[in-house]
Amino acid sequence: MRSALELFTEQGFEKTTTLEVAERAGVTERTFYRYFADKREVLFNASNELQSVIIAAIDAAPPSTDVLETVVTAMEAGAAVLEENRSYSQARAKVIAANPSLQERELLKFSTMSAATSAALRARGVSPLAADISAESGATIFKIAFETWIGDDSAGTFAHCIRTTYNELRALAQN
Amino acid sequence: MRSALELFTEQGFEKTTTLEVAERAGVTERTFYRYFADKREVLFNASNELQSVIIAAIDAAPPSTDVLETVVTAMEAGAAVLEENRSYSQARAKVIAANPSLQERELLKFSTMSAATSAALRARGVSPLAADISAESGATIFKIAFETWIGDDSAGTFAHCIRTTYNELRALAQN
DNA sequence: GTCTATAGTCCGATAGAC
DNA sequence: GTCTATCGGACTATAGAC
Repeated sequence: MRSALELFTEQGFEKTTTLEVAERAGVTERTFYRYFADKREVLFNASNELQSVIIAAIDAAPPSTDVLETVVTAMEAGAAVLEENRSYSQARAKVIAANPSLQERELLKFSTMSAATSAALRARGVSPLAADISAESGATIFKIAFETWIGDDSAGTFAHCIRTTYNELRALAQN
Repeated sequence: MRSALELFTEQGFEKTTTLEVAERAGVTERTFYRYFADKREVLFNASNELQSVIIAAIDAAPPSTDVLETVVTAMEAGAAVLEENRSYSQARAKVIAANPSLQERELLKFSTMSAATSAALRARGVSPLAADISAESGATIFKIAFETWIGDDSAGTFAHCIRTTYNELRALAQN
């Protein structure tokens, strides 16, 4: 994973072959594919942990009628996973921003996370429609807050960006 | 495009080669790639038209302080593009649902649509953050409403599904 | 239209850990 | 002795270069 991020940063994603990544890591190309389903997946290992943390936070949340608040609190718990490695997140985000196929994969990860969030909400008795909307809105907040946190040095902590984004969504829906 | 949808439906996306698609359409494989950047893109030709309609609707909307309402009205205009071809949309959705790489592409199209929507809102004086959140929420509403419209025979028109989803989002944010 | 690089799969072989 | 990790090589389809 480190070899891949380095090479993608140096040469770009498309100009780097899986063979190069494997060789820098001291294994064969075949071994690379043992660990990662495809070339892109090597950049998305943290996504699974992120999702686990968010789902665990929803499962552990006290009962509440405010579904959106429950989801946003879980997103803040997820944010804590990334909070300590801002420079790594920045480097990774830069590589992804430069390549559409990596953006596709990132969007799929968010979509998977959203589906899992919706399922966790339904397990708490939330209606399917409300669960889907809340989960998607949570993913949206996470995504936009992430971009703000990464792109703006004076934006404060990731958790703070999430609150700001959430408040803005509330305000927009109050009209 | 018709050849592709037929073959993907009959045999599945991965088990169909671009050569087969090209031959059924009476052209060479090389010609297929003249029209479509990659194998998946043949299923997303309508996306560009959809986006044009939505952006035009935002540009043409009367000035309003209710940004979300402006966006949702534009989504309804977009829905009209698909409204008349429900069975085609259903067949296409079924193929996409069966293949993760097609889901990735669909998510990228929604993301592109969202970025264009945000830009159109900013051109109307909406703040960058409010524009991003409203645009993403609009895409979310469109996506969820589409799934309801396609999956539930008794859900009514696509436009109606959009209103229902929108009202639910409003209600969730009122807490 | 031709040619080619690379991603990704399949089959099987080998070696070390417990 | 089984399980797991690595490796080797052949193969196909996508997609880009020219």
